[in-house]
Amino acid sequence: MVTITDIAKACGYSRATVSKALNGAPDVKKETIERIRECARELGYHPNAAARALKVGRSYNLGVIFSDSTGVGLTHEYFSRIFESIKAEAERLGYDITFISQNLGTMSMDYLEHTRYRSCDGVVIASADFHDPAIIRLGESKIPTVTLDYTFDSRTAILSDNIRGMDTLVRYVYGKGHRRIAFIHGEMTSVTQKRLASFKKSCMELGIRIPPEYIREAVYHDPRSSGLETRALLELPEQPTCIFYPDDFSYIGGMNELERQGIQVPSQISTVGYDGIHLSEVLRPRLTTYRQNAERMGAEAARLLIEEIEHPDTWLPQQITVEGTLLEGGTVADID
Amino acid sequence: MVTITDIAKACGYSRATVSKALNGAPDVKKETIERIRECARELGYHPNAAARALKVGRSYNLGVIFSDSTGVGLTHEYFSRIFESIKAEAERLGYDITFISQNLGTMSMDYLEHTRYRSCDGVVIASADFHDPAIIRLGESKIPTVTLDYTFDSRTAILSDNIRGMDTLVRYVYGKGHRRIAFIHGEMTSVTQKRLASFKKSCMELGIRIPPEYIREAVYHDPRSSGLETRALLELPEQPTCIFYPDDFSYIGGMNELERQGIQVPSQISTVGYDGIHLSEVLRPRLTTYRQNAERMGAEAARLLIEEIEHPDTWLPQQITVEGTLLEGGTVADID
DNA sequence: CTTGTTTACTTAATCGATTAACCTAATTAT
DNA sequence: ATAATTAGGTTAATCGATTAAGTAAACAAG
Repeated sequence: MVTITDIAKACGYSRATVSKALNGAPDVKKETIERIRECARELGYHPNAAARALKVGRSYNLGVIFSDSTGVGLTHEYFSRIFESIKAEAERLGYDITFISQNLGTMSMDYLEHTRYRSCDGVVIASADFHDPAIIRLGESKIPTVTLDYTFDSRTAILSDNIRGMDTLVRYVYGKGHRRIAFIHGEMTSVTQKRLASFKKSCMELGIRIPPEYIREAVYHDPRSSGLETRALLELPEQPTCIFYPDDFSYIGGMNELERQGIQVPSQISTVGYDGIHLSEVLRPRLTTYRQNAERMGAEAARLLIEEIEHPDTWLPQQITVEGTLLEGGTVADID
Repeated sequence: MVTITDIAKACGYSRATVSKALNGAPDVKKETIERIRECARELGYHPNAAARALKVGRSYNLGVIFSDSTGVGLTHEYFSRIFESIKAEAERLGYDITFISQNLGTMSMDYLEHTRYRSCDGVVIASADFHDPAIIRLGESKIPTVTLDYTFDSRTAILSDNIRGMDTLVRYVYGKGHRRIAFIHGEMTSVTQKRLASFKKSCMELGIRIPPEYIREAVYHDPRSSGLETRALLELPEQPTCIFYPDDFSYIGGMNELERQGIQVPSQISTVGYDGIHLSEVLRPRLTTYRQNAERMGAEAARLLIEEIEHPDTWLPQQITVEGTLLEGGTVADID
């Protein structure tokens, strides 16, 4: 490895001067800076992140936490899209990404300890159990953190606009003439609560009454579970004309159940999903859904985290809500 | 942060002894080791990875490269599954994961430089352009590397068994009575070549002739492209009875095209995919496909890489072929 | 009783980069 | 002309952990 000492020898300056030149210190002559940098380039010098981290405490390394009990992790398209954009933005700004977990090999360390172990400058908590004491401890620590879809007091958070997303969908199907709208939601997380509340509120504002049996709980991302709930809805004396699914993948389960019963989408029943995964656009008919702007969420998370890291003095916690867009597919029919 | 010096002060030994005790050196009394470790535990000590990396050159950090020109990266389920399993196995063995890219912020560095910059102990090249000089340079460097689905000379590689996978599928549909089998493949990579050659060889062994117009090139993971090729196949004077798709996602495009033309799967035409993504199992009918064992591939990659890192003297390059399994869905009909 | 060998530590150098403190020569101010 | 300042460096300490080399005490062997 080419070190700063090699450069010092090669161009006849002291290591201190070389270091300062490379960092553009004001007390090194401009020509000297040029000469030293040229020399560094020729030798193929690159700083050693470990040495720098040790000395200055800055590693230019961000931790990310994607931990979910089910272990699916990044195989969810929503999360992999978020991750890709965190990574892209971080790299653009000169930061690497390390995954933070609990328990590395035989040593047991919690998230905060792991973060310190790797001298991460900050952490994006993209998916986690926010009641886990280890997550709370991290959120309350001095280490800069940004959370996604959850807000810690006085910390930066990036939120997907579930309220408006659901409202948009409700008004869209209302506009198409639907009044009997069923809502299959996922497990009761804070995100689910927002979506459900927004659904109910929008319906109320539009003056439509949703009977309680139209509101059903399924499991996110589980087509079997949404298939069962779909069947239950179809068995009701008064069937809904439109079914909301917890997410696009869950729609597949509903779609299968409808197909099995010989029910056509959208001519006989309308459906909408949530997320806007790639699949939703290649199905025929295309699924009408709300596309969360995962790319923007990830990029904002990285950007704000790095801002907090680099300007701790002028930094203020922010809660940013990122809007998505309605993807108008062909699964919602006009009814009169 | 609790350092080794804090422990030394707290329990009255020198820093050297503390370090040796924590690493279980033979020249420290057993009771001393116990006392020091107890003290470390009480103070909540965790080593500083940067300091250790600087001194011993080992970072307990693995680099991974998932770079594809299209930028989809981990949103491919195959790759995200591989990544998840690399990560899980690495963590089990005490290693963290860092993504290696080119161009961090304003500094431009190639893969090898980036790897050195982060003092990664080794690198898994999971997806990359293997003709890229920067990738070749890394593969030829002294740094331990493991590649997936590509073999560098005298290096460890984990290969998905494309030959057997394709052979299994061909024999399966042959067993169902199919003789007119069309093959839509993806862009011509080394993986595609293996699959195509295996397809042709198995057909030949079974004594079936595949007319050249049955073999068509599409774009991996692009339902539009596979839809077009499906249409072209349907326009042939003699239609195939079964269509092979480059991957499960591409099948969606074919499925849509078939549906639009009012052709039922599998009663009128049979189909098979490749990959075994989650989606293939929740579609009705379930897609018959070959599931690549991405979990095992990722875990083996991590395991062998760490073996090379930890036992460089006894290490030998290995090429491991990981078999997948036939997922028998309902898209291939018996014909007589 | 002297010398050699173990045992169980400690001292000090080191990894690569940064930076406070210091130095010298040149320039400016008085 | 002398003092004060500035420009442009250098020296040396430091971050935390490791480890070769050194040391003192305990013990064994001749």
